[in-house]
Amino acid sequence: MKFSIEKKLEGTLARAGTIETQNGVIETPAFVVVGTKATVKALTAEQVRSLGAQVVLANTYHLYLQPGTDVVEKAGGFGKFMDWHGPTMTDSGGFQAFSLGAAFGSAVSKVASADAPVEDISPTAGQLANVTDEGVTFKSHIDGSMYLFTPESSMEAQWKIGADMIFAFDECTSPTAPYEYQKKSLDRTFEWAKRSLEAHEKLDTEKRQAIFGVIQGGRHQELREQAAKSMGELGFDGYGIGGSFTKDDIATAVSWVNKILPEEKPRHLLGIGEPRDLFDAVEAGCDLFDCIAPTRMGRHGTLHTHDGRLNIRNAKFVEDFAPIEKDCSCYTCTHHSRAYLAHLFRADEMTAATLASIHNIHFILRLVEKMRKSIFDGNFFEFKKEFCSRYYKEV
RNA sequence: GCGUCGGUGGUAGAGUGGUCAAUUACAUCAGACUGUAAAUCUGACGCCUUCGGGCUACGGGGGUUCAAAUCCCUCCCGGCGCA
Repeated sequence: MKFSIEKKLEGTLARAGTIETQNGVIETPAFVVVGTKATVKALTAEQVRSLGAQVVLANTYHLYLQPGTDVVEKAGGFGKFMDWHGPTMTDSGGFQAFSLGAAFGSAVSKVASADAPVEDISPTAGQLANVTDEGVTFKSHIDGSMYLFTPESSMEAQWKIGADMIFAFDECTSPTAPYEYQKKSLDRTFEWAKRSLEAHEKLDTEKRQAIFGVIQGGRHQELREQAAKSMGELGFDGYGIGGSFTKDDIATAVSWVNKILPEEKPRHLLGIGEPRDLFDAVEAGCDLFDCIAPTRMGRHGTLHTHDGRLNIRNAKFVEDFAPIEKDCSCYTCTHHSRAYLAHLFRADEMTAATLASIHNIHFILRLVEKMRKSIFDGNFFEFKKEFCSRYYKEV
């Protein structure tokens, strides 16, 4: 993997560049489409290609459970398995330490509101993941069987899954976890980072896979900066910036980190995909983003337009024969009406998920492409202001 | 015509004297979703309300009872059986 910065935006941390992988080039900033189980939900690989996606991210935990990493390896890696021939990434399973652990069965998401109370993080009954210094024990959400994920086993699994870029094993903490826990977890994630690097170097003697270390530290400046410094010195090929955040200060937390991380390495903001967050993160120096939001929200009937989100299931769209968005060039908008989408959603037809995912992914991919262009053109802030004032109805 | 079973909120369908404005599901209306436990989840769903409550409701009418969707009478409507 080779990262090149082609243009920086004066007075900010923003930059535009390229990442060359053995499976193709990614023009950054870029939005990474999520294909957790070696499929972008509701879409064929051909549709993902048609959308102009540059890179797909799958998940180690999910592929480990199903169909198993041996199958994926025999298939020639997850890209080949799913017929995606471009650049690929895998997440390490570290996020599942959170989503199946502290977050399981609760209303807490990795992006919390600013007034979310700090909570006790002791394990609750029923949660499927528990973190120790050794690794994370998972109880499969599919059949209840038990697994221990360690930095070493995550690296082995990611090696077999075969993506171009992989992540070190980390713990994604809850935004509501107390400072003491964030600190303790950060130390552990640092130890896991070293173990991940070591394990990966043994497996990948020809340096075929790039490995990204993950910066944690919650919403605490001291921890974020410490993580950026210590991880930055470990010599990863790139860096991931992980949750957890407060809704209002994603950009702040990211800029703490990116001021310190080595400039010449790509930075991937993990799991962020709201338009405003993307603008803020690009401005704060991130190069890659992945997010399930466009696909999940699409499946649930929430669609992006330049005038904000709309819920296509709302009664007002039943006889609205205009496209989701007038000037949108996506397949859905050039072929179908809001009324048709509303009908498909109400009728529980699978095609609803497909058409909605196509539109939302198209929207986000084009948005990030325009951000990239605006960095080259030097009008990033004008573009940001114009977009946000319309999308968020700002004055 | 006789007999019999049944008529409950948008729909299906519980409830068979008080804890019933009425279980539940679906439909409807709205909301949430940020490294996918998610084609998921949450809330609302008779009318009014100063949120304490008030009012009208279980085919229509009448009655019994302190109290009726629930019991009785009668009428209307539907299924089935017999003529």
